Amino acid sequence: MGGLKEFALDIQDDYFIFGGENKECFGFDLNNLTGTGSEVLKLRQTFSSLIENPSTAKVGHDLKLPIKKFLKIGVSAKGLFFDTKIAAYLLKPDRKDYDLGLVYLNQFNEDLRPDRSNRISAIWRLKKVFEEKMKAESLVEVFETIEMPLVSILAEMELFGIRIDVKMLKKLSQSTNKELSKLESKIYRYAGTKFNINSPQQLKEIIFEKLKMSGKIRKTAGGALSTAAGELEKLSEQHPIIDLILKYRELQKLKTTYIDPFPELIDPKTERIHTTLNQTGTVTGRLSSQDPNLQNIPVKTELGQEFRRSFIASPKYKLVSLDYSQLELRIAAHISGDKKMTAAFKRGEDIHTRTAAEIFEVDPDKVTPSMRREAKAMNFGLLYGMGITGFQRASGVSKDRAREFIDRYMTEFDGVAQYMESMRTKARKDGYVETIFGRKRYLPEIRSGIPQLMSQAERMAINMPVQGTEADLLKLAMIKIEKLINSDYQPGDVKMLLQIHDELLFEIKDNLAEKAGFKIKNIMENIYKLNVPLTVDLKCGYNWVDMAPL
DNA sequence: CCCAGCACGC
DNA sequence: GACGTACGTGCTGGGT
Repeated sequence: MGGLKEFALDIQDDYFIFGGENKECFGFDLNNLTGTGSEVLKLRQTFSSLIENPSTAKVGHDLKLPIKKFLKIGVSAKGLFFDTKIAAYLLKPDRKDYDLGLVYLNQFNEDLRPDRSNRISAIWRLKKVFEEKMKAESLVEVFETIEMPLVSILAEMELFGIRIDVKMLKKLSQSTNKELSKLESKIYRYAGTKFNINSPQQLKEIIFEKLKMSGKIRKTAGGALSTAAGELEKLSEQHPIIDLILKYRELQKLKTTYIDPFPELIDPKTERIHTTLNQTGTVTGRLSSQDPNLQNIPVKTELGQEFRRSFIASPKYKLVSLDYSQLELRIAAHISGDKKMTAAFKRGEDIHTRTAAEIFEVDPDKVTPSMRREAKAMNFGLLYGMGITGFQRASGVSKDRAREFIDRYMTEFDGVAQYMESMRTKARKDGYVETIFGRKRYLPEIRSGIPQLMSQAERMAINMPVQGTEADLLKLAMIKIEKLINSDYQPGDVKMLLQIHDELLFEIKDNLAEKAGFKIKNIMENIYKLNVPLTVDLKCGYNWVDMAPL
């Protein structure tokens, strides 16, 4: 079996199977490789020389799974060449599910029979078709230079995990419980009755019927009065119960989503939290994280920060965080070629202040905090294809003012306005939009003739090239950083832990942290030459909150 | 089991 | 007249 130049592999449970195209399949249980007998060692030697040989190409559907299994027994797969799951994703990134059976059914309109040799032949069959399709759609570069090299990096990140201070979490759980029951009884007292605060239905009855509060409150999709935080805030002057409810919600969220589940999720063998990073989970090219989601760990509120503090470095290590400053807006400036926005970034200005200065026609030093806040809302709105109503809601200004503000913005930043229009036009004409590296998103609804679906598709057309290019850049940076780690450092001295869309988190030997941090920063800032500079904030500390700039 | 409503991140 | 700011994951409640 050592002579194979290319083979497909598939793994279910611990049973591993591989086979060349048109050749018969071999399979065995991975647990047979972990003993110490001479037969086992021999088999293991043959196995690892095949898996670790970079010139033997591996084909598979979801290669991250077998790579993780191999890493667990000390075998580091090399020569990862074609993952049909990722190919399927690049060709059509809006599917919910990329299971082999579903992808196969979708492609060939045939059910995939579940036996193992059928899976292997299905992988080969898909590979042939996807290879041609990716060539035809110019997706080969994204596939080969961005997605495939990332697979084993994600496998390592998942396996390595991140350290958590359990004792701290247990304490935090207790204090949060106490606080919650206090809030609970106060809320019942104000309401004059016990009810389920977690039920929006019961809550709205208490607020709008029993306590008879009123105001300009948004309706939910189902037609009921909304109890979302933004709506309740409008009522906070009317009754002291509102603030208590908002606080209760915050604590309940933190407790049930983060504080209580996390201790259970710690792997007793590694004493660390291991997420799953999904490479085919978003339509824009971003990664997603689940079980648990480590990309939405709280950061804003005090209790959120308290929770985040429980993410800690191993002994003799430091956490090093690097995040891009205003990456999406910089990408928007680059793609649109907008003169004023590009110039502002080139001069190193605070972009929101500059935006305010342009719109209100004042000097930057005359921009007030509220002017800056509105300009910031506008800049964010731009990235999301926001309209007048959306901006009105985000900024809190009147409708006329919102309209005028947006008009001014589009006049001043006319490159941005042209970009937005050109993406709408392209999506209508070509049926898709793309990132600067050619990652695509199809938007068939833009031609549907149904106004709501068309506007929604237009917003997606405006956002995807920016968000998707950001995802591409982060992935490229991760790949280049991993190369640095493997060439310049001892195994285990520098470990990539997480990617949170515009941020990378590492765990680095404390005596190396500063130097390695600057090297990584340098890679990130120079990962790709745009018309604007990219800047990265570098911070370092023993937990994920108390970090000092380097 | 699924959906609605809500809330956390970027 | 209301609506409609991109991309995710995950919780609880409430109905099937």
